[in-house]
Amino acid sequence: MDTPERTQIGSSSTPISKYEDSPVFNYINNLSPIKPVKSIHVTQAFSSLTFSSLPSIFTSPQVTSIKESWFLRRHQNLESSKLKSLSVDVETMSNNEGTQDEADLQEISQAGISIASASVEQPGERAEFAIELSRTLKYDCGSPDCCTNQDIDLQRVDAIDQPEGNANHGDNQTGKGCDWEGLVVSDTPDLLILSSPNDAEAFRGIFQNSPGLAIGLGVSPSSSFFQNNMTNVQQMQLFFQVGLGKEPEMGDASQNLEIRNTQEDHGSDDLESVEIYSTDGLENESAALESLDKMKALSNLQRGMRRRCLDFEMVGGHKCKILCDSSSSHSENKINSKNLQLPPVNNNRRSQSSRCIVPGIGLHLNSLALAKRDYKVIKCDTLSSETQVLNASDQELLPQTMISSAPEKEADESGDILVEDTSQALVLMNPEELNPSSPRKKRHKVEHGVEGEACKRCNCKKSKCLKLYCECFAAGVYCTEPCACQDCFNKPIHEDIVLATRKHIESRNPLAFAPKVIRCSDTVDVADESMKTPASARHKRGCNCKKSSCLKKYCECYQSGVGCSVNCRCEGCKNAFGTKDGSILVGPECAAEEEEAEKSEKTEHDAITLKRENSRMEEQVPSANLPSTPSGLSRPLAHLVFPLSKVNPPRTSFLTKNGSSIVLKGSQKLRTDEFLLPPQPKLEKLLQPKNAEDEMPEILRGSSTPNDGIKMASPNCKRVSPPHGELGSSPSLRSGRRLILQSIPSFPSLT
DNA sequence: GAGTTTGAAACT
DNA sequence: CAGTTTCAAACTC
Repeated sequence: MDTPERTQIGSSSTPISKYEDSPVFNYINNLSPIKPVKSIHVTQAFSSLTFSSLPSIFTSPQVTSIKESWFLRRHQNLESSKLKSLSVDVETMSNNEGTQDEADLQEISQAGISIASASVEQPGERAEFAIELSRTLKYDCGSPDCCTNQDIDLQRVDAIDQPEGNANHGDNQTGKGCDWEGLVVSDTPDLLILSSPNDAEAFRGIFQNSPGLAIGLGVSPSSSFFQNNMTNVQQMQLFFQVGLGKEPEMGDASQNLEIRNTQEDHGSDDLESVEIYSTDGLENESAALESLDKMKALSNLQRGMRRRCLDFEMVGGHKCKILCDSSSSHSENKINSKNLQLPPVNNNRRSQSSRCIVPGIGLHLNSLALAKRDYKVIKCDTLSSETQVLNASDQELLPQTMISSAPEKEADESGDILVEDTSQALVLMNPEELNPSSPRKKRHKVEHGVEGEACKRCNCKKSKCLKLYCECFAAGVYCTEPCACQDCFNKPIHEDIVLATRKHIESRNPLAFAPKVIRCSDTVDVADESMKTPASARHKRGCNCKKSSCLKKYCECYQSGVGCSVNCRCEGCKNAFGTKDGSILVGPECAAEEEEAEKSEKTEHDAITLKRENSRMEEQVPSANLPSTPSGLSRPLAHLVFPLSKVNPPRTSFLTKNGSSIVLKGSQKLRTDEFLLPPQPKLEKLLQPKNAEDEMPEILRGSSTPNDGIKMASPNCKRVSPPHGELGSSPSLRSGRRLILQSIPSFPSLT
């Protein structure tokens, strides 16, 4: 009764009655999918501009609703022992994720009621919940992250829900132990469902709720620390490692701390959740920790861990989310705080009108970069053990991932399977990356960044990262750790300066921060010279190359994966993507393209077949535009991902998420994979079997331009078919391709 | 990793 | 608008 936990609760819960009438309850009762979006303001630190991005990502009704429903159901389960029905519901949900928006909404609407009832039913719980809510509100409940927090809170509530609510440790242990087991079992699906951008949350919740896990994992006893600092990604990594039987590395702890601090500054949701727990764990350290530890026996822990791993895997299936979606969520957790993205100046308007449409580029980019990093790490860990799997399943990997991302059957399965998925997903990455030391990798990294442009890293020394010389600045993102810039002002701390500078630059050139590459819309005259080049996209201003023959990345056109156009003043243009004089591809490429076309037709059949599978995804990505770039599959994906983003270059688009989409999840792997692949100059690598694949990234980038999305109807659409020589290419790539192909057909053409 | 090359960005 | 300078990425060794 006097357990620390209880005490804590009591102290904090003092105002319970108060909460009943408090706005919080009103809030709860009024919970609606929209609200989370509303709350977006959470990102106080982020400039309004940046803000726009968040909403799109986090506020997706699906995620929120799902989470809400999850909570409710779970809650009920505990109370009414309806686990089965719940699990069923969950499964259904997972299966219908794509199409469930409506259902979710309904659920959400109900969620408020459920929550309220729950609180009423269990005073103790209510108090806790109220506290949690208050906290959440405090930080900004409305934000998507808030939702995440709620999820966590819910978990906690569940824990508290135990018969005594606050009872003795012993009782709690027993009760919770059982509960946890049940929860774990039943939760798996939930977690899967939750795999929303904040998937990691689920894990976090685990960690938080079960410090024992951390301990068991060999994490320092200060589980609280671990929990607090553990970023989603890291957590994920941890799980992966665990699944692999490896010990988690906490080397990033310092970094995490840093992040945490930053987050505090920005009031990131993640931080919030962390804070909440930290409060419990740190402040009440001994009591809370002990109670928690007791609550979870090792057996339970292991089980839970395994479950989590599985869940994680499921998430991993969604892992894409982590990478892409996460751009908004978990990775952001890490990155966001640290790297506030510069808000594209133009974003403000869009942000609200269409969250999905124009997410904050910068933010996404940074997050993406982080995600990528993390991703790599994971990959390294898993690869060793999982590489084999890749080959075997590579082809099917994507489909599985996509399709199954939701299904929990797998979740039930052993963590092994999940691990495999994870590894597979990871495997998709470029092999070179495995080798951190290889110079090539280094370069790739940068290039990826390209893909990352999200991963942009600058090395500015004199520009203070306040000029377009700085890639980060030009991309509308804040410089991040990886940057080697000196005297950098492109940081959240100097937001004012950055914004002012941006405005100044824009005053001179309103399009300075606009995407450099724009897709030639169908609306445009095909006859237009710019259209002559193979790639439908064009560099806005064109290049001015004189010595590189537009065959090196010095050339912005080439770098963007687009052909030179009339706008170019280049000399001796030999741009592999198309010369300004109209000649399209250089020899090898032409052949490749033709092959691609052939295969595309061939693959279309497959695509149709797979279409069903993808249908779900499609539904979820209604707004996604199918890109129709000649370049290949990759483009389409890119389009889908960021069709709307217009402010930033392709990279940004990658980051952009239309919202949630499970579809994205499925494709995410692919995308990720491609992203990871270093862009390579076609000419240089045409002969290589992977050539096409390698191109993909570049193409994507180029095509990814905001405008691209619009172009669905272009003749090139047919080309969407899978890349030609792909078959010979690495399996992982292949898989990626397939995925693309599948997805392509499914998406409705915009035009 | 240092130095060179290159072309965009910025300046005049 | 053209010419020049500055700058940082891309590239080479």
